Amino acid sequence: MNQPTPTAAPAQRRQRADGRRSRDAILDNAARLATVEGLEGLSIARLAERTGMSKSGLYAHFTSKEELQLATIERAQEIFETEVLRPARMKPDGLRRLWALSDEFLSHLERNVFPGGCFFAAVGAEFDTHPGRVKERIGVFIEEWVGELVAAAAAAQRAGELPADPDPEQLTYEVDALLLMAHAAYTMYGDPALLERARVGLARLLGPRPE
Amino acid sequence: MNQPTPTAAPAQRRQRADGRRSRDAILDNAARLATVEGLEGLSIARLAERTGMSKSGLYAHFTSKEELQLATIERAQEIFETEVLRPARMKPDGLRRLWALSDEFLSHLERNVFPGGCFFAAVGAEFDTHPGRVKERIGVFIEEWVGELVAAAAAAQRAGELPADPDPEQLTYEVDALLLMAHAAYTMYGDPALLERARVGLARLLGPRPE
DNA sequence: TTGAAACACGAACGATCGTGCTGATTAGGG
DNA sequence: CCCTAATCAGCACGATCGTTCGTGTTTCAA
Repeated sequence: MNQPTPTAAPAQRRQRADGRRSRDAILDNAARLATVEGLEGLSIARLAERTGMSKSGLYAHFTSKEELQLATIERAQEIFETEVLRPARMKPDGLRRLWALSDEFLSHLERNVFPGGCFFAAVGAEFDTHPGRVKERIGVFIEEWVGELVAAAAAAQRAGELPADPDPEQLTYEVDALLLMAHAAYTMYGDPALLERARVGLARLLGPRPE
Repeated sequence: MNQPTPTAAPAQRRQRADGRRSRDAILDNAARLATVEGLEGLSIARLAERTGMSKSGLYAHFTSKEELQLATIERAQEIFETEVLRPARMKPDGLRRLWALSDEFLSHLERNVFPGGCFFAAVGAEFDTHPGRVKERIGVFIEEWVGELVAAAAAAQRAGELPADPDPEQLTYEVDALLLMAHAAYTMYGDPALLERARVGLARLLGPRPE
């Protein structure tokens, strides 16, 4: 982050290159494994075995399991950003952006970016009844995601690409419902036709894809 | 498995009244607790403590934890039948039935019949990545639920209460998406306005409530 | 090149998990 | 009323959980 002054503020432990690589490998595995085993069901021993480390060696990178869970969420957020948000943001704001966000989301399900579908849907369902820092972080990310959808919907309405009738929050709720359903159905049954149903529903909500 | 009977089929162990009462109490607690802790996270010791029994005393009612989980699902199904399906089935088939199923479902969320929202959405999200008998049973129940929605939608179309355009499966997918979203959002944030959004979406799909 | 610090390991801890066994208590059919 | 068996508690097991500690090994800055 910052190594400000040689003299003042020794601050956080200076990191070694191999240490960062290990930590990255741990969190990559953790983010993917958490969509299968859950963030709580993910055990240190199993994660260590999968990463090819000892249990204590892995654990030394974190001060507690909760810190590991929070770091895993952060890593999952980066993956989601790369696989879904960044590509969608290349489309111009408005209806095109809204369609792109939806399509990229469905695509990342179809490409099995996470083996257990949408990371935040999976761990959100796990922690919705477990108040604490983990649930809070998940809730914040979901609000950001919804905020991005709402912004695109509002822009689309301002541009006259969508009727003003269902307000952006309501429209986004319905779009997000289809995306959540796609995650749940596809993860449970594995049939890509269940993703196509979401696309059909989106077309009924937003009209046909622009371009 | 069973003793070959001098007379005829003594069959399964004859049950005592207090035994049945205990088993019922266990499963009542288990069904509700499972929506909070998960079917796997639900531990025998915690369930025993909550029911006021010893761990081994409770465990004697089941041959394994998986059997306990299956019995818990069965009990949850009965609760769902009582709280959602039975009332909705009093409405005549067609659009009224479809609306009633949706409304009763949302009502059972709002009344917190299960503390963790919809039982089958909760445990379905937990077991979608865990193949086995438990996931299978959950999948079967969901198919039955969807089947009931589809049947009502098809009847509504035959009666001319709904346009034929989105076929019953597609329409049901979109209805179910709103109900799933209501569960997820309400369980995560606890705001009843999030249930109302689902009702608004349903009205856009099905038209205003009949009657 | 050397020395301090980051890194990774093995071993062990207390707690909790699911699961058995044994024996006392008690309900309920003959 | 009695006797069988259903019920349930106590105790203990091996496994696994998150977590800590001490000890070598490796990196990298001075």
